[in-house]
Amino acid sequence: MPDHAVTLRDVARRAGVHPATASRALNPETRLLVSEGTARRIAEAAAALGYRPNAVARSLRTRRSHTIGVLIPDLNNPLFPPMVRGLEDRLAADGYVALIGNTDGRAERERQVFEQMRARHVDGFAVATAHRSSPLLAQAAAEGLNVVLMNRVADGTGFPSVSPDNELGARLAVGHLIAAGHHRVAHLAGPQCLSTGQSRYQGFQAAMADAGLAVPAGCVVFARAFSIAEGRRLGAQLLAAAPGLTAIAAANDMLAVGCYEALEEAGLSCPGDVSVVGFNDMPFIDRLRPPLTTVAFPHYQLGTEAAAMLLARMSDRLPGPAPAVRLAPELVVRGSVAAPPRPSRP
Amino acid sequence: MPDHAVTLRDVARRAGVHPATASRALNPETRLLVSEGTARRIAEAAAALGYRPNAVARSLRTRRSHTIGVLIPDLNNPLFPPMVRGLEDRLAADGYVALIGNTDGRAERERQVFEQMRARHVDGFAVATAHRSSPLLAQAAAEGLNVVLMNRVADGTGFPSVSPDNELGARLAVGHLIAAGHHRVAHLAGPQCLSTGQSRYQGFQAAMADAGLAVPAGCVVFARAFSIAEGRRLGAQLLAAAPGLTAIAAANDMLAVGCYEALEEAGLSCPGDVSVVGFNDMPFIDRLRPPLTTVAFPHYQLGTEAAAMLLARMSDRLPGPAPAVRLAPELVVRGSVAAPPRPSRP
DNA sequence: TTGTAGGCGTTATCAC
DNA sequence: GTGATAACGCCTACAA
Repeated sequence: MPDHAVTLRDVARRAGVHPATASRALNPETRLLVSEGTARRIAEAAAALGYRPNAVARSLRTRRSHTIGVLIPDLNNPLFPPMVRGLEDRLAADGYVALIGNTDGRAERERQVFEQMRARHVDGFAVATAHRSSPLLAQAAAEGLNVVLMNRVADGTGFPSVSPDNELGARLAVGHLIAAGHHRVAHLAGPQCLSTGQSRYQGFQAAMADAGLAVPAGCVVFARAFSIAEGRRLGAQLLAAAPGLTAIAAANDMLAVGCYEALEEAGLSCPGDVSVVGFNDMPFIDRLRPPLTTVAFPHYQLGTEAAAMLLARMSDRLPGPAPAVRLAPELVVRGSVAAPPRPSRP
Repeated sequence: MPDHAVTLRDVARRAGVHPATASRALNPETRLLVSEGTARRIAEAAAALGYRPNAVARSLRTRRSHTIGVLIPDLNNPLFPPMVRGLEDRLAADGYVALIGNTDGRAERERQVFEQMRARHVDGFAVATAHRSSPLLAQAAAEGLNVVLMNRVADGTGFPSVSPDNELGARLAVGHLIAAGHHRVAHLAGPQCLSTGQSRYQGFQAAMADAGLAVPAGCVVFARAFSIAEGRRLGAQLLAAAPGLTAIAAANDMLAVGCYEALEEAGLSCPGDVSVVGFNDMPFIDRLRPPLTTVAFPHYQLGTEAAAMLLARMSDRLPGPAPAVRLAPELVVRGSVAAPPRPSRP
């Protein structure tokens, strides 16, 4: 890779000025410090030589890399591409770029990726892999790093966050099931070490309690991960252990897709035999059979908001307590919910 | 963001040695140059102080950023996440990280992102946005940049590439339609300015010719982009302009999904009335209604191969002509192809 | 085996 | 308004 090799010194020489002056003229922040005429001469020289500022040298001097580390579980989960694009688009508007790190939900990978990013001197982090209790984030907080939490929140780190209102979303979903006539509703819960898993579980319980419905033993199972495989495994378990069950509220769309598989395997139809709702409204979920009824929130916007918050935090200092932005969830009714097969008895 | 502030000088001081020696001891490449004992002392000092090498300073000095620029059309297209992960995983093994840039298929965005990446002194590029004729890539070639092409290839740039065998893949897909009894097969072609669009079109023509089948006017339409919207628009156009058509070979899965929409809108069923095949076997396409019969190739592996090639090119120099790796396509038979509704007449 | 010195390209802080 | 100078943290001839 041939280095373009034309440096500020070359530009300065051609324009007959000192490198420092060239630097001032070419830097938007300081352009005002140099006279109109020389500034133009310098700009012309730069253009003629094809000058390209060396971002690395600038970073070394200014101690800002204009780089953000992004931690996500897995880019292959359709939930994340829109979030990441929102983040990147907003960051790009301020001249920042994102370094994406996939952790696959493994703490050791997360630490590794995090260290790698610190070594590269990222100016801040956008973290979508937070566990409710996270030593890594605690350390980051102690060291005063710039962090914004996306989608998930963590206890007591004091970091700003952007996430959907998970409890409300879950209430919406479960309420919809109940309104359709379901009494025996199961919950395929997410990992309780994740705020999303916990809040949605709370939303489920609250909705059931509000309706005066019991939650029999065996009607709540906890996934070890938000994955299709876990959804399938626990969906099957639910079907086996909770007879009479007519609806499943899955803690996210991946788990719901797993339920689809379990239902099909058991020879049951959705929504004919069992209704299913999900959470996230991830891309393409509307094209499954049946189209999944789920809870939506604006993924792209979650990314842009997170980026904006991080940027604000890094520049303005944005003092005061860290904001915890909650995006409004919205129930999207599609084809995976119907009335229970037979009217259930009171 | 508090700079960790512990530098090589600090480590050296604590170990009672000169910074240069500390540098040598801590750098895997040169560790052998320093005696066992001092090396250990230095390592201990580094650990005790929590030393973290400054990648920026190192980059400035060594003129290698250990960073790769990745150009893709859009992360939201499910084809790309696995490719990007393959790329990142392979790059990470060699200590490189990827900077992802989305171009949305716009040349001006592509140039902008490209320049942005050059300013950050990336060591190489992995490009999945290539047009068959690309001034940008021509320039990159002229300047001797390190580039590897992914998925798409470009004419006469001399860059190495990894892509599926598109012509063969298209032949497989169209052959499958013909074997199912279809005579009037339409092609929803991709943009001919992209190698994927062109090669798949050629594969379609070859398969039809081999079977001695005519391709009536109106039975081939060209999309302006590989998008669902274009698939829908042109799918509808095909249905209107080519009566008697019983099958559509779409140039990729996104276009095929658009066809599904057009079919549904026209009150036609797939595969009952019209069969459809796609190309790419992108994630989740097996869960649509009906599950799409399509052409698969290993997306993740495409990413790892591209990364490996780029890495080799950047280090070993890997002389000789640029390799053009073609990944074997494989027909995946699912539910979107059936025999034509009525036996067509010869 | 270890120390010395200089510089990667830029910007911040002084002078003038 | 512009020039001089030093330093950001690291690496690498070269010297010892």
